[in-house]
Amino acid sequence: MEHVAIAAEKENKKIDRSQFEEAAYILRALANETRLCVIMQLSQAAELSVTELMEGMNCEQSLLSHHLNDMRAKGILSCRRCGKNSFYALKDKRIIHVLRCVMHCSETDYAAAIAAN
Amino acid sequence: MEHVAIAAEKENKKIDRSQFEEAAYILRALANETRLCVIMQLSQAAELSVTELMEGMNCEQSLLSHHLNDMRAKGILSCRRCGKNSFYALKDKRIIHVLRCVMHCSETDYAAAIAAN
DNA sequence: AAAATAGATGAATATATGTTCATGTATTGT
DNA sequence: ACAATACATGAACATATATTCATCTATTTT
Repeated sequence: MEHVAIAAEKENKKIDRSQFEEAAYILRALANETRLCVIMQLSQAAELSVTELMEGMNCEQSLLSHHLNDMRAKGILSCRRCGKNSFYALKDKRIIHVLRCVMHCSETDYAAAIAAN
Repeated sequence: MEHVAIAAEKENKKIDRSQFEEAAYILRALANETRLCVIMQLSQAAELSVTELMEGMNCEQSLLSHHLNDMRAKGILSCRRCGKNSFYALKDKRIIHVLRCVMHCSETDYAAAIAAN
């Protein structure tokens, strides 16, 4: 029975992958040019309407709307309707830290790998 | 001609989305449970063989190998062959900051949004 | 030389994501 | 009441990602 105990012990040493589930989820929610651009804008403005966001970047209304709705569903953004406008805001400001951090990383040279696909 | 100038000016105010290309690229390269688990392990070990990585988590050899190769191709990891073993290491330690940052974010309550899909 | 070990690789497949287009809905201005 | 504005939504599609399986290669052990 010894080998069973050893196997069980080894199993216990394994990192619990589930602790990364949520992290991966958040990263997936960010990992897109358009969405990063939205987050960047919202990091400087408390809240912005769809039109304001659209004017700040280069994105079709429909596509932006889809992304905004996705991010809201994923708990990244909040949305408040007011008359004809919808105002979106960051739900958790700490997201900004992640963005800053990765922007800092991206100052160097993944460009080659990107180019190579 | 005035309106043309105004349009051009508006165009200039738009955020250059391309600055987020590389950031999105890195985020995509991280946004996966298995890969985060690899990065976590490599953040504590300088370098690890595929077998060591495998023992530290719960992942089939082939799948892990695919992920490792992808991350290498994307410039996240380096790889050194030595006899029967391949040793992988983080190419840029700053990735660890991103991981820490997002793990910190994920301490709170995206769980509901995840559950809701 | 044969078997075992460590890892890589390619095809096949399932699923997720991103994007566009056409159209819908609520609100506001005339 | 009608037109315009601001935004949402669903279908259709293309592309990207994740995963499995079977197989291959290089190295080491016996």
